[in-house]
Amino acid sequence: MTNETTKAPNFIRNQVSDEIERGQVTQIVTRFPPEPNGFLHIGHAKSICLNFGLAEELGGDCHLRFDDTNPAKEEQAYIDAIKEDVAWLGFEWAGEVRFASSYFDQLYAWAQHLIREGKAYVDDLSPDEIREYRGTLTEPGRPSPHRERGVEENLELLERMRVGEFAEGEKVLRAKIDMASPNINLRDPILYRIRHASHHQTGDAWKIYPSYDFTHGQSDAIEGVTHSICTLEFEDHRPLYEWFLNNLPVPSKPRQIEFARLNLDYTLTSKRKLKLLVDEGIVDGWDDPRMPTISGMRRRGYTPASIRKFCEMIGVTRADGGLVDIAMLTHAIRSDLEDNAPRAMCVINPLKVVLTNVEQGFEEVYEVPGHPAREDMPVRRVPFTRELYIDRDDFMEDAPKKFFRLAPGKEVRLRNSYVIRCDEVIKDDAGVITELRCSVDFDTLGKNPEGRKVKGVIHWVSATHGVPMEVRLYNNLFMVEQPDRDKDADFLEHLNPESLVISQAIGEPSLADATPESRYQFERVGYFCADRHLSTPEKLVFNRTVGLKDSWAKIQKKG
RNA sequence: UGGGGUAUCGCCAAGUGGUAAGGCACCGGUUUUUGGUAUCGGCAUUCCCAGGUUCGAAUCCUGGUACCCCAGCCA
Repeated sequence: MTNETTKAPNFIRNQVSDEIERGQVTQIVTRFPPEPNGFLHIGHAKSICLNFGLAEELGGDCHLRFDDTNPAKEEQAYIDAIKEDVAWLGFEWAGEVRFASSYFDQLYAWAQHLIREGKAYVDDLSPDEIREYRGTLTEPGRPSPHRERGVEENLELLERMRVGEFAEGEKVLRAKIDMASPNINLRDPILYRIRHASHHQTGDAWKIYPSYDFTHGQSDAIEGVTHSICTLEFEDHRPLYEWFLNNLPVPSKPRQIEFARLNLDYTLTSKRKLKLLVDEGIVDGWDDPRMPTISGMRRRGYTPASIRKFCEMIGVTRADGGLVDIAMLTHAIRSDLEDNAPRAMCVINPLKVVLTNVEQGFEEVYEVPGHPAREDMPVRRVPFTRELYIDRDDFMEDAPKKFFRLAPGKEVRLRNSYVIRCDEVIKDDAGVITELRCSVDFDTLGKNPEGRKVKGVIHWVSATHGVPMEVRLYNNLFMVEQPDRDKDADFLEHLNPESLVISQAIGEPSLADATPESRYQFERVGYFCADRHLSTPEKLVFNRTVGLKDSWAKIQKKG
């Protein structure tokens, strides 16, 4: 690994290591608590890196715990995908995978405890009534008429809820806290709701399911979590989190710390909206290479190291409302692949070149370094023949002065090979260029031509030995910086019609060996990754992870 | 206009009373058989605004302003 990521300090790291220094904690325990209702995305990666990273550095444990309290939205398939993503990122959870659902018995006992203490009650109000009674941001709520029910009655009703005697929505269990609290979360929050649904872990054992608030902190306490790190939107829940810990005989007292979630340019990080893209078939599944999901990025060609580096770069703060430049992400992957990806030549949009002064059947093979700076990478064999392909972008009929590539009458260096001159341009009836006739200067192999400078270097592939392949050129899924800006479905209007452009390319012979998920730099073009599902020796499929920086494009844009 | 938060370069972000780190992006030089990489240099007299305290303030005080989150039987 040549990409060493240095750990930057942040307020959480500082705070936790201070606590360790002062001896307030000896061994920290953190946790990453996803709900299995979708795939993990780049925003989750930030949390994963923080939680697992902290435990790793400070000699503690990090648990992987599924926050699976809502069977209606959750699936085993998501559990499997999430486990795979976390492991792929390079993190190891302590012990077995955990489930909040495995604490359902304990949680139920604690609910009964609250009832006995007069701190919880079964409410018969309908969902609409509950909302009405809750008040608004500026007006206090009113107590439910069922708030003062007796302990025995509450206990019995809760039990009957549990075994399924009531319909969904008929009753809930609520904590008795403060209907007039300015913090709405404290206005008698719901602890249990009735759901006649079978659960991916507990089957049909329960007809009631605990709410997030009633589950999360206690699960942390059961697991001995010391630092429960979550995003800012849970800040208002902290008083409630602590209320449960203070009113229940829990085995430990975790502390909740919040940080700002990630917002990335041109990217959606709403699970709901990502799911919509999948369900509507707008993308090809959760791991479509255009998705900001971990598995999508993996398929696109991002490395675990690049994602971890990105998370280090962006830092961890409580400052919200920011928007991280996607260039940070592309920089992270480029710098990893610059060091670690072997090189190859691949022509994305082939244009035939016939070298008129090369004999029919002539062939020579160059041994070329696999990487300009990595001698440990195997050399590759690149055959040169009379007929080649170059990229159409590397030829211009009316080339401006600064165009250092091929043009009529002009010379260019074929990378790793000779300098050639374009003598003739052949077009079809429609005026489309179909072929270039060029001549080779045989005195330029491995040395500069006499008496003139040839500035341009272009990549090429032998027409007789090149391997055909499909290349998928990915661009941003959205055309605007903040597709998420407006509420709801509008974000579909910002989809980029060119988020995927498929090209039939021709690569150098060494590419024929590409195994799924192997990454290359196609010289002068970008970084590519053999698709882990679709690429086979018979039909190679490469995904463009990210293009190389392109200063020529910049010059062109300036005019 | 209830409550909880946040404001430091175009973006991310250090800094916690002693005179504004770093990264990304951008601009320019050098090297280069990748217009890539590498390398060198430039890029906040100023920290949301206005007052105040202090020898000294991004850091303390006062008053504003802007933005984010909360009224799911979602997490």
